[in-house]
Amino acid sequence: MDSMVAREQALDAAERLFYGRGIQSVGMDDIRGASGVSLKRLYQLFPAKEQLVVAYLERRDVRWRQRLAEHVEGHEDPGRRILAVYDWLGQWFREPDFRGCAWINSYGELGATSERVAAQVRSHKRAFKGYLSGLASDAGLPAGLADQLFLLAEGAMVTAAIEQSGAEPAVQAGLAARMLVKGYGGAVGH
Amino acid sequence: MDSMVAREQALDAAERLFYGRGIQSVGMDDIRGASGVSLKRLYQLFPAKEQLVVAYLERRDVRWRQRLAEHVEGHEDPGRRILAVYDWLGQWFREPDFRGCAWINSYGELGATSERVAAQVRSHKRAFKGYLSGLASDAGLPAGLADQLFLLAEGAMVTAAIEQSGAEPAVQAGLAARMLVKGYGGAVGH
DNA sequence: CACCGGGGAGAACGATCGTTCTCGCACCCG
DNA sequence: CGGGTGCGAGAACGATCGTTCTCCCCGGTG
Repeated sequence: MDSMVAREQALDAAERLFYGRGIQSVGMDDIRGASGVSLKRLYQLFPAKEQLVVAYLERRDVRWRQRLAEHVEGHEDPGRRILAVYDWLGQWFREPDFRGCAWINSYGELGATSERVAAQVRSHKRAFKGYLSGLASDAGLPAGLADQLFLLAEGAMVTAAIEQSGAEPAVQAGLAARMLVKGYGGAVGH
Repeated sequence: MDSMVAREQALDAAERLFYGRGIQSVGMDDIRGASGVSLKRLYQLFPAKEQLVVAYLERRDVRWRQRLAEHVEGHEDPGRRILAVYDWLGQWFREPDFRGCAWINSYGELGATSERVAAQVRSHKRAFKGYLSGLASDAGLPAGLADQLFLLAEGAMVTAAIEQSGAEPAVQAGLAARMLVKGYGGAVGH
C-alpha cells in the first residue's frame, strides 16, 4: 500500500523534471533525488525508464483532459463551449512553468526511438481531437470542423512554446475558431 | 577549399540522421560513418556537436523556405498563393522520409537545454510567419490573418508527424485557411 | 633524399547514464 | 531473543558518447 504513495511521488518528480527539462536530460538518479524514492523502489515500480515515461504521460493525459473538461463545463452554450477551449489554452500558456505540450515535446524527443511513447502521444492527441469532435457535434456543426479546430489548438501549443508569448497564440486561435464556427453556420454567443 | 565539400558532406549526413532519428540518438561517430568525413575534420569544421546541429538547422531553413517560395511563385493570384502554401505542405507530408517539422522536433529535444538551438528554431518560425504575413498583405488581407494561417500550418505539421496520415492535415488546414480568407473578405479563385 | 605539416583511422579518455549489486540496518514472526 | 526479510544508500558495472590524442602515411618543398 505504501508503494502507492511512492509511485505517486515518483510520478510527481518525473512530471516536474521531464516536463521542465526534457526526458533525455533527466536521469533516474535525478528522479530519485527529487522524489525521495530509492532507486531500488523506482525500478520495482517501473522496470525501465521508458515505462516511467509512459506512466508520466498517461497520468498527465487524464489530468490535462480533465482540467480542460472542467473549464469547458462552466459554459452552457455549445458554441461558447468551443471557444472556451481556447480560453483555457490561454490560461495554460500563462502558467509560469509552461513549456509547451508535453506530448509534442516527447514525440520530438523519443517518437523516432520509442514506439511506446509514440503510441501514448497518438492516443492523447486522438482523445483531444475526439473531445473537440464532441463539442462540435453538440453545437450542430459538421465533423470536419473539429479537425480544423484541432489544428488551431495544436498550432497554438507549439507556437506558445517556441515563442514564449504567453496567451497570445491562444487568442489568435480563438479568433480563427470563432470565424470558422460562424462560417459553418454556428451561433456564437458573446 | 576541399573542406567546403567535406562540410557539405557532413551536413548531408547530419541532416539525414538528425532528421530521421532525432539528434540525441545520433552520435558524432554515426555522422563520421555516414559522411566519410573523419572525426578530426568534423571537429575542425564544427568544434562541438551543438554547432553542427545549428548549422544543419540553418542550412535546412534556407532550403525549406526556398522550396516553399518556389512552389508558391507558381501561382499568380494572391489569394491562391496563400492556399498554395497548404498544397505544398501536403506534398511535403507525403514524402516517404517525412518525420515532422525539424525545428519543432529539435525544440522538443533540445529547446530546454540549448539556447542556440532554441534561438535557431525561433528564427525559422519567425521567418515562416513573416513569409505568410507578406502573402496576406499582398492579398490585401489584414495582418492578424497571417497569425491564424501560421497556427494552421504549425498544427498541420505536428499532426502530420504524430499521426502518419500523409497530406490530410494539410488539406484540412487548407480548407480552414480558405474559409478564413473568405471571411476576411479576400477573393479566392478556385 | 630528408624533412615537415596536415590529415585519416581509430584508440583513448572522461563523463554520464540506465541498471544492478552489495551491504547494513530495522522490523516482524516464532 | 534470534533469524530472516525487505528496504534504503550508494557503489559498481557496462554501455554510450562527446571530445581529444596517438600514430602513421603521404605529398610537397629545399
